[in-house]
Amino acid sequence: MSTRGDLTRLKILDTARALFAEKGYAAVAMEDIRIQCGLSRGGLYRHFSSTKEIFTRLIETEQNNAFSALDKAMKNGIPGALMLNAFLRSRIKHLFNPKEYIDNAVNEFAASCPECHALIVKRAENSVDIVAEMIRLGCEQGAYSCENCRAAALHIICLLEGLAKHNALIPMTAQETKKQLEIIENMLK
Amino acid sequence: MSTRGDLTRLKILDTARALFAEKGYAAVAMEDIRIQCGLSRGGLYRHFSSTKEIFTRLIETEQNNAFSALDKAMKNGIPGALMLNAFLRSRIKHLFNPKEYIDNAVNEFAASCPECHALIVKRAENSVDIVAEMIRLGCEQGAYSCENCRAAALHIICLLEGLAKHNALIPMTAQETKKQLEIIENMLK
DNA sequence: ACTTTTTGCGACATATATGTCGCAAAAAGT
DNA sequence: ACTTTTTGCGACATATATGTCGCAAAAAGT
Repeated sequence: MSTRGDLTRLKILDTARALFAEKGYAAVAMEDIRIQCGLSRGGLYRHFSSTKEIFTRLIETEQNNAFSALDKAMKNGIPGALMLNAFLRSRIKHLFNPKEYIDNAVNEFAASCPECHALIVKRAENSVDIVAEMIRLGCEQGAYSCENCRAAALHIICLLEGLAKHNALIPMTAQETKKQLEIIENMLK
Repeated sequence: MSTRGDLTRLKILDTARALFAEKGYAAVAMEDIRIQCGLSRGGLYRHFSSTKEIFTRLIETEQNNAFSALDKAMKNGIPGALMLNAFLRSRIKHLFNPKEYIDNAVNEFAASCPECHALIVKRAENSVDIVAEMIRLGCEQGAYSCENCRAAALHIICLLEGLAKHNALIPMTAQETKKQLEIIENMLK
């Protein structure tokens, strides 16, 4: 367990995430990351050999975190409506953070190569599946009434992505955000 | 009126749009456009001197077209609900077309420089304004009933963007699209 | 027919990013 | 203390994109 390398790896990943969030995927070069990290050419390449590798790593860990959080909630028997509410809040918190919002870069990344595309498609499908499952649970538990859970889930996921994209251009007020959450809840009732 | 130059300019713009739609903004180099058009270095630079200039042009003409279409509808006294319906259909048609969907690239473009950012912010504001106006009209005319037209407009615009982004990854069926439109209409009633 | 303007060409100099390599210092293992 | 492994460095060769320029052909104007 060598911590030194791990630390620089983490620093590289964090720095890269912020850069991807700010500029997009293709606009970021290894050179940019290297400079921002204060590393030398060889220093960076020792750990990662391309932006593709770095971005893939970012997505994979994000994915893993999401799944473990969900598993935990499921095991604790949290009600569907509560889970969805928590999910939405957490999603918005991350998506609306300028240093973390890489969802725009994600599509670019997907376009850059077939494996990347497959990874991102799976990620998108997972999101919809998870939300659909929460809604279904909420319906069973009487919190929601919804004839087409999948359509509702797709609606919610796409709305979130759209809001985040819009927010990156024109930051939303807390009130506006709240209003959008209300619209979603009304839709499910 | 020299048609020769105009034709190549159009060809460059069309080609560039398709490339931007496919790869994103930063991933497209003048070199790519040049090659795709079958032009020489000097041939391309005669007309445009950067991808920034080309992208700006694309956005501006798109903007102009949207405004003239709206003006026409307004002058003909089309009802608000009908206008919104036509707007949504036309938007979806364009947004869901892989060769035309540049809305993902748009955010990257916005991040690339301050003027670009200003242009795109205005574009986003315009979209919301236009839809809000249509909803307001629809309310006046009794087709809709909606206490917060602006929030509804924001919801619709962001949903469209999100759907388009999702569609670029996982193409939606006609049924799914129809279902989403229904959800929107229900929201406004 | 002629002159002028527009258009496109490809060579060139320049700038910038990529990826590799041997070396040395730092850290870890024994 | 010594050896081995990990980490970071910066020079290097390579690849790729940018932007300019003078020239020639094509088109348009007269």
